[in-house]
Amino acid sequence: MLHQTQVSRVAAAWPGFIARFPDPGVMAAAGPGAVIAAWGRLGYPRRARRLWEAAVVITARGWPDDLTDLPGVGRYTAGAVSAQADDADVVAVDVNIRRVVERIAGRRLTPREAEASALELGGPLGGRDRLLALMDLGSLVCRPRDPRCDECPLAPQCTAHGPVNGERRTRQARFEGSFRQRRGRVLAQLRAGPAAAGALDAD
DNA sequence: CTCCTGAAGG
DNA sequence: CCTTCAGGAG
Repeated sequence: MLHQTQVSRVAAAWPGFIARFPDPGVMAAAGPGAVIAAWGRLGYPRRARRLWEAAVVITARGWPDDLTDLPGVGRYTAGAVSAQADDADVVAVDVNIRRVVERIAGRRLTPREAEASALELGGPLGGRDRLLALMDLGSLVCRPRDPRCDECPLAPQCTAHGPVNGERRTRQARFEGSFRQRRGRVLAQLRAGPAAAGALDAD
């Protein structure tokens, strides 16, 4: 749920969702439609589909040693789970941490470079504490716009003190008249219950 | 590299 | 109007 979705929105949706699907077995048995419906308006409904697929795999074969074997789970998610659940000494580089390490370096970094830098910059912290400290630093201090460099503990070693050349510029395509808008209507209809396809055109 | 979602805040 | 959001897959 946290993939490209703000924490506050996930936090609001989480209780109801986890109550509906308390474990992988329940989710696997519920079927993809039920999971997508319960996903609500969190966006990227593909994630709901993959979550159900992962539940099916876990129910059938148990948890894999490598979490990235599960659909929808990449290096980031596997690392975040390991660091927080098991306090493993790894860093999962999210958009916030990426921004921090690139500004300190003064240039864009490869994913591996960013990871190595984050591990080092975590200082005396490790595991869960280091991951969360770096995330919060990026989110609250090393912000995309108007960074608070005067409050940053890493300012002395920072190169850019602001956006680096080539820093992320996500421009969102127009929503009105888009396929995305149309799909949103379809999903809203399906969440509401079975409906004739023709009813969708009425909107 | 591109695509994928919806909502909140600037 | 614009940007941003604890990414993953093709």
